[in-house]
Amino acid sequence: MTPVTIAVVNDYPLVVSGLARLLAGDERVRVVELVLGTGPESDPDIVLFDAFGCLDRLGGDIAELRRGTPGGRFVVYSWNADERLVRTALDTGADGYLSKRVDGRELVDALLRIHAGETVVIGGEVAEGREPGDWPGHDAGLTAREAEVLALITQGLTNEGIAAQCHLSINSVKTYIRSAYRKIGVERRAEAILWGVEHGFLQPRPWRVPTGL
Amino acid sequence: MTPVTIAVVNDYPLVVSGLARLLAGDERVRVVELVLGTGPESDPDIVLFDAFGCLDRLGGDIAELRRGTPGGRFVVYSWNADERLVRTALDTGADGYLSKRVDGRELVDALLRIHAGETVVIGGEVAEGREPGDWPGHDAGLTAREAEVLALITQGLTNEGIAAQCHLSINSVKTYIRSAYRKIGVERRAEAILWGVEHGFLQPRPWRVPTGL
DNA sequence: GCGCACCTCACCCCTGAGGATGATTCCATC
DNA sequence: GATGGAATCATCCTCAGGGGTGAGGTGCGC
Repeated sequence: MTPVTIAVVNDYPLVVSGLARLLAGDERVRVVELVLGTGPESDPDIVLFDAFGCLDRLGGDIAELRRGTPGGRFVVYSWNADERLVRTALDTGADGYLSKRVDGRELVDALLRIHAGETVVIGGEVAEGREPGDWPGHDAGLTAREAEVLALITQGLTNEGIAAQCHLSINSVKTYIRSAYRKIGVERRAEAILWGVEHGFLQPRPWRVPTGL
Repeated sequence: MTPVTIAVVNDYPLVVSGLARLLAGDERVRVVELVLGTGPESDPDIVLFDAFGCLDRLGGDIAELRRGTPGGRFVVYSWNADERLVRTALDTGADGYLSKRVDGRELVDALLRIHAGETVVIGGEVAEGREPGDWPGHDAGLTAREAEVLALITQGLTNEGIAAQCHLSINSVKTYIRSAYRKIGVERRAEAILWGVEHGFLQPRPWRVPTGL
């Protein structure tokens, strides 16, 4: 029997390596790395994503990848398994949600069940306190929407881009931005971006083309 | 030569495995896992901690562990390399701060330097001494003025602020900005800031406390 | 029921940011 | 001494970004 191929998308080497090692002993699964936008992809059975708290982009990404990998299953794989994030992820087309806290046997089991067609959520409850189920910026009093919009600002999108990405009117986007600015104590987009950078809103982004050079 | 022993304290299997695998090819280092409060510990050379954002307990933990491992080096190993966290960690007794985003060679290098007695911070924005004629962005074809203006943009200043800071007319500032944008291949200030962040233009600076709440 | 927080959107208004273009003065280099 | 890059500034124009305000809808808790 050929192993189930698990692809990790756009995540850090530490995570990719860790997953590979956690699954290394089991011949039923096999881990590959996947970087968006780098030409012809392999054809994995399961694609693991970390949306890093920004789930709106996720829907689009999944839709796009699904075109290339029709039979694939798309699963959010994140440190943050906040209930609302889980729900949003499933609503936007994810086939499952796995916490990065999940260990070997349970993880393999979940992956196999996902491959079999189940929708699996593991890690939905916060088990042990540390790093509670917060989206980034939650402790600054940001609502999920505000954090989301801030995350997109931190990624360099324009208001219009954010509106398109989130399926919102540009006026709503502005409203969230203003309200977020007030909460994090900034006045300009530039400051908001720096705040985002310093608070972990910045995704690892191998898909961003380094210009020039 | 015996390898430098790296202990990961109380972290998730994904992280421990990932680190072990990232360092697996190098005989100069060796990874072990460490769980606090489980009897006699091994005697690692370097202890990696994730305080998960709550640094208040870190000082105590380090002090306690240091009693058991007198020669050991204690390093915070975290996803979040926020400046303030870095500074607090160093102030409370950490010997270094490593971002979990850091990859293989850089990571090994950092660990060896830490073992040699250096205090190493990687992943936070640390300004290191630069040679004259080696301003950041020089290799992208930026002139010194353009780089200077970009650096100030990256720090969140407005055009007017930059003009004041550099004793320039606001029109000159705009000219440099446009020219710099063309060279680094961006169109918006937001993108320029991200470019700056990714190219080391960000200077450490105290951040304002969010108002209200 | 009432209040409250959040999500959503609209309208107005103003300023900052950015593009295009051109001028001047240096200074190095060919 | 001509060419070219850089630094410096100006003028004109456009629009994205941001503030203020109000308002309808939902869902939750008291």
